[in-house]
Amino acid sequence: MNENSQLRDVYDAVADPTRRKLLQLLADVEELPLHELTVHFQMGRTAVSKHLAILKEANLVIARRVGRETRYRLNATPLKEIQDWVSYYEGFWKERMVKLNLILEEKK
Amino acid sequence: MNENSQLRDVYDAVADPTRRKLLQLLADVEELPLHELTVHFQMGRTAVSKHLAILKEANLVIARRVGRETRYRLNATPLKEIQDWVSYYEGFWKERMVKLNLILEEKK
DNA sequence: TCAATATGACAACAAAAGGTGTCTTATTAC
DNA sequence: GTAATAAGACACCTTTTGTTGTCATATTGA
Repeated sequence: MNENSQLRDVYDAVADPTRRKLLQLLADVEELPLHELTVHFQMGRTAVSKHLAILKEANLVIARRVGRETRYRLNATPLKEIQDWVSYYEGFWKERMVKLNLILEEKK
Repeated sequence: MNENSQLRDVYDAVADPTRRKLLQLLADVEELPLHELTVHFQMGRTAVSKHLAILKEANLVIARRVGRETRYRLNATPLKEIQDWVSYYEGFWKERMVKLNLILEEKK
């Protein structure tokens, strides 16, 4: 299994607010062990660990064992897929705003 | 309830491949009734209808009753939230590619 | 060596998601 | 008016999620 293979859909991994918060925390601090990440949530360690496992399956985090702790770091690369996908729809909402502006112009 | 209120998280609505395909179909054709959308899937009408209900809760589609059919159209606007979110991480994967290129350069 | 710490591996469970099928109602075509 | 069509409303079922709790294991500090 190479680095690019994803066991889990990126969209799915990112759908949960807890997991998005985890990515945010790792974006801020570069590398953090499980117990330090857990502090930022109300849920227990096991739950956070499972969320991290899902992020790992989607290749969004990289886990590295250091002594008795497992340190997690962000790997943002798979998010590019989401950006590419959402960019396709960019035209649609911009088009909508243009139409809205035209209506507002006519009201004057 | 105004147009901007979302009963459902956009990330969640978009996590399912069936729902992403629905958005794609509606991007192509502007307006489609349930039974025509159903044709493109293996699952039954009820299942597709449920997915559309979820998209509606996230404000990603607008439903409009015309005679005996309900026509759905795309509303891409809520996707902007995802684009804003993912753009924050753009720097991270680009940075990663720069590092990778440096390593490849050194190998020469 | 021994206690404290960090985590993995499970088992268990409630709630939500994804799907099916059936029945009913509204609309249209003939 | 009657048959066919489109869809909503439910009931029901299976699988996946999200969470907790417990037990076992590896690592570290004193």
